[in-house]
Amino acid sequence: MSDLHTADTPGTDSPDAFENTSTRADGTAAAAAPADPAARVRTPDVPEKPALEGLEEKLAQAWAQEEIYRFAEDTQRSDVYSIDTPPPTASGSLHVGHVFSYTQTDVLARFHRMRGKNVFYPLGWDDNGLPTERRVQNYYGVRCDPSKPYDPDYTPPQQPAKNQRDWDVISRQNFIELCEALTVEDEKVFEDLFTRLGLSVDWTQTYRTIDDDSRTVSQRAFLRHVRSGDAYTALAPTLWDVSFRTAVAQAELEAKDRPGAYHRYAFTAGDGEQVFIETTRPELLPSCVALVAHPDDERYQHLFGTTVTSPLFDVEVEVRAHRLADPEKGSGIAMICTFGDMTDVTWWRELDLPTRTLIGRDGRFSVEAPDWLNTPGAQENYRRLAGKTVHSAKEAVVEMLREQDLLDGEPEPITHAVHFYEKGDKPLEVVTSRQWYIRNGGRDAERREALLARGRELQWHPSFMRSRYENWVEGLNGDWLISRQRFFGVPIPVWYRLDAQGEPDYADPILPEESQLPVDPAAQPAPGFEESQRGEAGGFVGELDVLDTWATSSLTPQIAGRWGRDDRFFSQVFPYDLRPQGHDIIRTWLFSTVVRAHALSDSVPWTDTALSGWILDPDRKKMSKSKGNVIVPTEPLEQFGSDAVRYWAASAKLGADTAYEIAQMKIGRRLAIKLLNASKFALNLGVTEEHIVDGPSSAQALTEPLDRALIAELRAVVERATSCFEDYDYARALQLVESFFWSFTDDYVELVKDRAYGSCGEQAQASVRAALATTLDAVLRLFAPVLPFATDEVWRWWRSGSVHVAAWPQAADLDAVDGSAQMLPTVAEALAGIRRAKSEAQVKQRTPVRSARLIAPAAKAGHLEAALGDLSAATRSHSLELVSEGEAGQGVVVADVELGDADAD
RNA sequence: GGAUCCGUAGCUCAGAUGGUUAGAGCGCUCGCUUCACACGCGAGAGGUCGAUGGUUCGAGUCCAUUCGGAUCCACCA
Repeated sequence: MSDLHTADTPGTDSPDAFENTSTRADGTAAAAAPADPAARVRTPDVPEKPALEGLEEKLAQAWAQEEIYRFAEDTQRSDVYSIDTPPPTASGSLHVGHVFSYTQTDVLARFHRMRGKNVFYPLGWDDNGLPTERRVQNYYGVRCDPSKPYDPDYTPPQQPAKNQRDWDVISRQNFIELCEALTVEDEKVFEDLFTRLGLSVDWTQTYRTIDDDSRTVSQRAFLRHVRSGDAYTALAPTLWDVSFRTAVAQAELEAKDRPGAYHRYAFTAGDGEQVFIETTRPELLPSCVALVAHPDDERYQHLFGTTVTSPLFDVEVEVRAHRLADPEKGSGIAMICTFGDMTDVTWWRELDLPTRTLIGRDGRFSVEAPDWLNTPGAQENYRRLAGKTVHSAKEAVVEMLREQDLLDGEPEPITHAVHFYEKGDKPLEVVTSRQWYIRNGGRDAERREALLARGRELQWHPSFMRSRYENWVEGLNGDWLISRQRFFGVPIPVWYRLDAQGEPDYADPILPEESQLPVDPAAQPAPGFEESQRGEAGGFVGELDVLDTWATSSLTPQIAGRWGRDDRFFSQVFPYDLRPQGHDIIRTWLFSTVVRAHALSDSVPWTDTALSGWILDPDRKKMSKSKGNVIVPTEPLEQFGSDAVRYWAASAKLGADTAYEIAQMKIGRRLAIKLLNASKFALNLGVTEEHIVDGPSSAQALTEPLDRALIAELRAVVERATSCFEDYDYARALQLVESFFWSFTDDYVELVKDRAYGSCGEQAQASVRAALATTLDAVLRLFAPVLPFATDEVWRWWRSGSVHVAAWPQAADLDAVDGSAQMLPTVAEALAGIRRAKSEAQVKQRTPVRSARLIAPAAKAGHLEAALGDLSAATRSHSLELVSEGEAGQGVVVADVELGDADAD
């Protein structure tokens, strides 16, 4: 292309790209177009020996300096693409799973950025919660006591004391300060990894779930829920972990199969009838409040409404009917205890039964014998349980039953599901306690329906993941329990008045003003009170519980979006465009975020959600720390390079659990290297950006049919890859571009080499240059989201700015090129045929062909004829005879190949 | 028990609205130091698409049943 068009400025300077870069926060457009286009053309600067090594460091630095990932705050919602990124737990360990899923998000972020969106891509840290709590305790040798006063001058010990009893006991505020200090170091390690991986995160937008802003957002949201009635406190039976001594939410349950045994023993009816029940928890016998059977169960009709007496403890209990009783289980009649499990709670509530709780928060039976045991024998039997753990009490009860010959047969061993806290190792108990809840539809059909509707409002990628959300919402059996009896976390911002007797008034908590946040009720007096009134009758007490970590991380859209702090900013990013996350936390993170946005903003928090799969080890098992099969991500990054690892991650579809596979990284590495080498080749042929075809007049340079055919194929690839990306199918987009690229290097480049060197004159050479420039330009952009390092490296050899702020290619730019996308594949068929002949003859590929016949159906023969010159040159054929023969759809047959002397030329 | 996904060459995976001889990469075999690339290049041999039955002129691609694998939810009587 000899002339240069002032109207059709090529490539990166298309209006989209220019707008894109000109809106950067700092106002310095990375790729601004000077007024005189001729002055802009630069000679490519191609290294002698291109390599991937060192690109990560070099380019990551350049990107940071050029601030190309900076969110432009002066913007409007329609220009923004906002991502609610998962904040990693920095005190946790690095995992290839991080690399995998964060790359998938980054690929999407980069695509949207190139499409001209102002991408809001923050990355925060989840340093709130139990993992950090434990790490800080052990690292410094400190323990938190929320009732201790804050000491502004506190410094932690140099070395943690050997004996835990000698650890410093510090206030919650002091503890939080230590957490903040330590997590900063952990976060640096993650940030380094993510930077090296090439995540296009805007690091100026970061947040931490324990920082003041996050605590403020979390408390503000909580207060608004309280005021609107979406949050409330209640004294109720709750799932309780006896080791951590905290209540836990349904979302944190894990059912594990454990061995147990059915113990069969009888209650006695008035007429002396023995009513046998079977239970895996005989120790709960003294807590029994009723027996229950199904209303239709004929065996027990005569007992409904009567009372029976328990063995050992002589308690008279009613026999009741309830639909949840399963005639198939055990003897079909069950003892209801307060509380053995959540079904007991349902029965207790719906049948309005008394409460006879014996198991305390420490998981032990009450030391005092309860007053409902009113025979001397019952009292004496209870003494053998008093103060015992659940496990020992069970043994004691069974022993007593045996002693008194009350056990019917031997216990029958079974395996059954038992509820555990996901981080705990003892079965959960049900304990009555005062807790805070957020309404989540668990006990309200209308809200449940509304939240299901929110789920349908969201676009799920892949779509089938929605059913997990629906399964979860439909299975909720109570509101979301958000209070935790832990120390480290966001304090629940309430105080309670103490009446004249010193009893707290839970019905009417004292709430702070939002302007006072964040507050710590354990350290600060309630508004309107003096600190000296804490704990005094007529004074106040501060809530000591903290919010569950999900109650804060469910607000990441609000935290990152400066909700309540900068309303204009918030309205520019919320509702977000995308929530990427793992499918294993749909019931926790995804659902809870929907619950909060629904209550706070009457909105979905995002329009789309992308669920990443898990990483499996090469044996197809889930990689997890407990299995000890975790791979540290820095290894593959160093060994294969970031682009290679990203290629592996981007080859997996959303939602697909994927094996950790080195082979795939090697392929990615090969592709990146090939990109460098092919680019070097093209640019050393005199290709510059002025050769890029992007409209009717520049298209005139494409005089050769094969060159136009390549561009026609490229046009189709751009079109298809774009629509794949729009559908979040980056993996398929990558595959399309990749296979086009390989046919480009393996076939097209080989076919046109001679012509490119000028063997057919200037016009034919200019035509190749136009095709090469246009293809290289587009391919670099198409690969840029997945291979940010190699593509930007090449981009900087011959273009200005960064490929990452260039515009995504548009098929429309190539509309003016009249070519057939079928031509190159046909010519490649003939090329392969001739190569095969040489291969079979076991000669060098550059061996000349004296003569050969190409037999093809008419349409293909036409394509071959148009490219016969290139085909002859590439195969060193002196005489190729073209025969038009056969039915449409048939392949190209290469026949009668006469090879020449290998060393003839 | 409810729900979802998956089952295609030795391996890892593609195969949109059903349509001509089922694709890729790796691995394997053979050949080639071809002036972008030996971290390379060329060629080749490997599947009838878990099974059965249906719908259809035609099914890997839709329906039913079934077997196998995985996951989510429920499940402590």
